[in-house]
Amino acid sequence: MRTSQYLLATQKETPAEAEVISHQLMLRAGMVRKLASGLYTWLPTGLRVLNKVAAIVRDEMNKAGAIEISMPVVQPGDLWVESGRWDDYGPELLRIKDRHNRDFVLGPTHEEVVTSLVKNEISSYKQLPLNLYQIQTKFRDEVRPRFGIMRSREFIMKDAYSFHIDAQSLDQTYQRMHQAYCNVFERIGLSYRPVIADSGSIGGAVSHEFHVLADSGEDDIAYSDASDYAANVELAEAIALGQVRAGSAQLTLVDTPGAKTIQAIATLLKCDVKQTVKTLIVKADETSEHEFVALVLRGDHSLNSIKVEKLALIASPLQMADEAAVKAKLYCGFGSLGPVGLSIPVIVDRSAETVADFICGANTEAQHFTGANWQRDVKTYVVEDIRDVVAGDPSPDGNGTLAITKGIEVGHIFQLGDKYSKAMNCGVLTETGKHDLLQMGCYGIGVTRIVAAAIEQHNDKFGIIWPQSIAPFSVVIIPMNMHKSALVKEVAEKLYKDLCDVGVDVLFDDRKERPGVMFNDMELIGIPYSVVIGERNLDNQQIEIKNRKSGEKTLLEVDNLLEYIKNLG
RNA sequence: CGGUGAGUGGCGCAGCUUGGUAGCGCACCUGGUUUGGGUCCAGGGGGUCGUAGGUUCGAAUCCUAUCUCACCGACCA
Repeated sequence: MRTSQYLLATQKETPAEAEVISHQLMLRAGMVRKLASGLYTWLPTGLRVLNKVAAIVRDEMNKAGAIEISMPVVQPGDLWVESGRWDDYGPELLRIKDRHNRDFVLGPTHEEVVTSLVKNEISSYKQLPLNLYQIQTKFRDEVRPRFGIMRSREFIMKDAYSFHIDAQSLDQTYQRMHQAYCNVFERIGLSYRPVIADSGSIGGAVSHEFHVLADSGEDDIAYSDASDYAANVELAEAIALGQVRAGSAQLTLVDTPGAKTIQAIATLLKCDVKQTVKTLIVKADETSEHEFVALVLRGDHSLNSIKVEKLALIASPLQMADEAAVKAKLYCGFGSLGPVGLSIPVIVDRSAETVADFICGANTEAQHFTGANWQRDVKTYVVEDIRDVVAGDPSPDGNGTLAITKGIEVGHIFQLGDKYSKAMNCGVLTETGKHDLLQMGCYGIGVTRIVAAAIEQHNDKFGIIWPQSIAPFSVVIIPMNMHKSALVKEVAEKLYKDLCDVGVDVLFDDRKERPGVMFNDMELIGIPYSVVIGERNLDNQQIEIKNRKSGEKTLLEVDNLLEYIKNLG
């Protein structure tokens, strides 16, 4: 491709709206343009990258035994009513009507369509397992699209759906897809981590997310420094810090005027915050005889709302009690609450239970207890895991300690079980001739999001640094002063033709621009190698090739160049 | 949905308080100059000032309504 016949579309200035680096660079490098909130046009350079990512994903899917299909973007609303998601999915599901006033949706995902397909096409266990996938545009009407391509409303996703006669078969395919996902991210050249993801709401189901590690990620990932354990902080298990032990101190009431926060108490009583516990009051579940439940955490820990919501006693979604209601019920405000002598159910975090002789509110304004102990001073309570893990916690698998990093979710795999096959009655005849519902798995990769995530991970002050695997071009020819030098032009043209002939993705910058302009544009776009052709080196029969990532320049004989480029990674 | 801020040429912005012929930088076009890291000079084209209504002799500027966008939060995966 010649730049003179291409839509390069680079920009010097960053549009004001671009917040994250990938968004800024994608706009400046001429990869995408915004059409409306969360909607982007992909320009030639961006599309080249997108297509390369898609090709790798497709290849790994095929290798893993998945079969490609293509389903409609527009789906009948009836299917969503059937699965129950017409009501459950909420406003993120964009609903439209056709000319006959029938309901349709723009597909945010395709469980309904694919289940409907398989229900009609598959009738025998002999046809299983089956794994179908597509690479296709999805639409989710996000409340707040942001970070450019990272969280847009329209995006491209690879979604696969597998169908099985039993859980064992599902698990086999699940493991195969897990491996295929690892292969994809390794081939692209991203630093990533598979993490344990939410599995609670569908009961017994298994789920993993794949995260590209980057500081701008929206998720916190906890991982072990000594094993493969990694989980989203939302659900990483927090194990007890130390043993439960009996204390020796006397339960003592102390005055703590004005001290309403844990920090203030610790300062006032000159103790470690780890010696305190804090008590939070939340709404109880409707089925409970109580209105409120008390949650007790060690002073320095924070509540994990996802874990708490899963407890039967607690209302879901989680609702914190308001202070006026707490005062009416318990006769004191937030700052002086404690588990001793409380008239509502008490749930204690595992690590809070290990604190002996602790300090807590006395349920009287401006007073606290010191030397409090479980069992002795608080008779009835339940111990649960209700806090967020923090860096330095022991890993739940018993190996090493946890560290926390930011991640961008680029893949999510899930053992669905029979959720959809049951709702839509999708089954087959088994070996014994009886009708059985299918077990399903679903597996998503955000193809467009990978492009943005790759940039978040690979950039410098000059622009993007593409891994060779997904670079829009493998190499760019930058001629110096070609419009004056017949020799430069001749060498550049010949090299361009030779590279095209051997199938290298080459860009030839034949614009009548100053060298600096060309260098800057090509570094911004992030092409892995630049071949600089100038009279200065041609006089010695040499050509310079520069590595975008390392900045390293190599001088080569003109005659050896073609071979050298063909052998580049 | 709540809070905050912004809509002026393709992009980045000034002008608005105090109403009076719409400006700057980048980009673009022409000519010259320069040519191994975003040259310099001269000339030029392009804007219903988000939209609608109002006040006024006169509105980018004041008033009202409305739309859009961004950021923070909530929500979602």
